Amino acid sequence: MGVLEKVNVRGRTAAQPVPVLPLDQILRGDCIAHMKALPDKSIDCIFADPPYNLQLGGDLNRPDGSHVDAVTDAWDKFDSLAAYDKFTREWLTEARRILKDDGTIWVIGSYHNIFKVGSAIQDLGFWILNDIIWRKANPMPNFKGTRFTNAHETLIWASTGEKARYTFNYRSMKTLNDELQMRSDWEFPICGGQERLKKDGHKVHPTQKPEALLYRILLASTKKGDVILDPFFGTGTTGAVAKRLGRRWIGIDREGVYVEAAQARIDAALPLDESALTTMQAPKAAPRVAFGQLVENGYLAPGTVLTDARRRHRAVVGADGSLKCGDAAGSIHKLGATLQNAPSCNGWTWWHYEDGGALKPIDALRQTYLLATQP
Amino acid sequence: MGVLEKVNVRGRTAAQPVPVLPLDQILRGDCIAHMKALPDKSIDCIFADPPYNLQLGGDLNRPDGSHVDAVTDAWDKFDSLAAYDKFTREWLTEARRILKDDGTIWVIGSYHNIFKVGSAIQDLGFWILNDIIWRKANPMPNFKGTRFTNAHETLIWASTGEKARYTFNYRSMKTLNDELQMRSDWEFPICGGQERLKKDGHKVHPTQKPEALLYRILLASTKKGDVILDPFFGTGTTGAVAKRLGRRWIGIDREGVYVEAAQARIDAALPLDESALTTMQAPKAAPRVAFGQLVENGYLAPGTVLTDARRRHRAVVGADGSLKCGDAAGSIHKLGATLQNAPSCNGWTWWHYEDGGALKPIDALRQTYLLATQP
DNA sequence: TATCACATTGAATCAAGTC
DNA sequence: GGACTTGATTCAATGTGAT
Repeated sequence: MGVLEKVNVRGRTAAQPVPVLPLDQILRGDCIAHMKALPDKSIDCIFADPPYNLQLGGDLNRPDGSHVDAVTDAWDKFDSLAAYDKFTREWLTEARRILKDDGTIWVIGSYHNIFKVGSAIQDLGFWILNDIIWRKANPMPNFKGTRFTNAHETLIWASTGEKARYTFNYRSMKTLNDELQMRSDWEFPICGGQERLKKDGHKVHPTQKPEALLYRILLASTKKGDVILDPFFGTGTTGAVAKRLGRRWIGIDREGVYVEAAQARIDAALPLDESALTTMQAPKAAPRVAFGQLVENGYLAPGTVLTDARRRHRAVVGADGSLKCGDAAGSIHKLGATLQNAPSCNGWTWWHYEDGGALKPIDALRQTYLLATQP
Repeated sequence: MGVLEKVNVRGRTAAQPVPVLPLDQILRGDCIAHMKALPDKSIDCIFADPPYNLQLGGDLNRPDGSHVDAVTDAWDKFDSLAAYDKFTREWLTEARRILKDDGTIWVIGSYHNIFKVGSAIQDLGFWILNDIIWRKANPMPNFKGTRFTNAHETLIWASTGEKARYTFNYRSMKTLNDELQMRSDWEFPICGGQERLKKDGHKVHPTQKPEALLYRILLASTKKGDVILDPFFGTGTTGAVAKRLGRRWIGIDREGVYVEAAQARIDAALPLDESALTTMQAPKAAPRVAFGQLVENGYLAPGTVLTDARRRHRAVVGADGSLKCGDAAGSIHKLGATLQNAPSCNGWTWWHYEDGGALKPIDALRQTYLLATQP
């Protein structure tokens, strides 16, 4: 802990001092002030769980008379909606400045604040990628029966701009969801049991987030070694999960009691081993193979006939890796698109070859070639 | 149809002409202009499905090359985010004026517009009661694999002010939900089948809402005989459901083709008997558990070794819920099938973990997880 | 008639690299 | 910067037609 590391920051000359990031540390104090001290474009991902501006009236009691330990802390009081709006725009402005061009930001909130947050995010030029719903498996009921049970919270995920690149580990998310695309609604239990930090029998923080939520967020939108900033660190869920997943982190919080609890928690967290950190990679991470290479290397002889899966189209492999079908000719992709009259076509999966009476996609040959040639 | 009726409007003296409401009628034209002609505090409930300001880029094709029929209508085009914001505040201002003091408003949207809508609702003095998530049972996938599947829309439900009274039929909602409090996340399929209005084989409106959604909304927040206004009437789902539930309605839309379709639809709708009120429940979501959820929630740590029942194969759990065994990797089902050289495999029963010297199928962990999280 | 195979479709801010 | 090339990518429900 406490090791300072240098990072390369685009746009600074060698003559200027290179700013250092306080990696894997908790900074105690005002989040805006601490963010102002961080260099431009130095952070890969921000996760923020800002005060919700709950504006609860009096005390809340359950039907049996017991008291509900609601969010009444001083840090959640704002004089007005306008003051909350101003605070939101200030910290989001700093967040945008310190994010790398290809970084993303996550903010979680409820209906009390999320519309102000989302509106500010759009006004500041962020580009919303998704809004995500955390469906609580076990929400607190609405004791008075006056509204619908408030059973979810909303997250906004945004890049730094419309054209900005960003990290999305599509394959990992699909694997995590049993080979179905991960949807925008996620179900997790609220944080409780052993995971919930307690002191003298009372919860340390009123809104501690479940580690499972941060786990999915970081696995989806960051890479190993990325730097994640949490400006409202609380009990340090972000830091604990980042450490487990081999990511770097920076936390900011004003409250000493949270900082202490978070530090102890993170010190006790164990990183996963390397083998477990390996996740499913997108095929594009594998080296590119040109169709012609298969021909050159004898995996497919010139003159071989390829067809689509239903044998409605036939084409002949040329010596240069081109395909010919009547008057039409071109690459595996181009000819496939032409024959289907489609704007585009992935020739690897569309074209098939005969193998012992069965049709197999030529992509199978590419896999064989890759296995044979990669170390 | 077309009958004008008098209503009592608070705050007007007997000497002034009592304004009349165009009950059970569709008004064709600009919604703001038509709302301006309605009297103050005369409407019990507003349901609004405004343009979402989608800002779509070019064409989108499915992996099979077919084309996605997107929302390209002129009514969804705005020059800028600021222009959309201005439009939103204008119609919401009129909405607040014509709502009775104890009335409520519902607005539906997606992440493209809902934050602007919610922010304006709060600024105009409405008081948000709930935000509701419509979880789509069958959303359109994200074809390019670039983001999470956009599988929900958001509704905001608000009263006219912090201290305002409002109608919430708690008992009806609890009954509708098998004697459990109705939560803030609702699951319905998107509108299709017989319900979807078509003309010459094409959908009449690109974004027709399911009747089940309006049914729950009106049953929850209005009383029999209440007047419901829909300023973006479209194909008239609000009117059709209001008629069935014995409510009065007013619709506004600019497009003649929608007005005609809506009128015919509502003419054909039959009011329900009282006894039929509970027939439209959405089927309960079957609890599906992905293997990755067990990893995320700490039921199985990444790095754990799994084997088949006879310990002939060993695999390591990855952080994303994948399994790795030598060079082969994939989901529990895929890897199981690969190792057995079988077309498919139920990974839940094939893979086992060590528990006190005994091998147990990972399906046992799934059962434990379900017991812990399902009510 | 029932079943199966196949086609169609839905509010979507839906690519990345080279020349 | 624009044109061009390469190539990666889908889930659930409904409807239709063949067996």
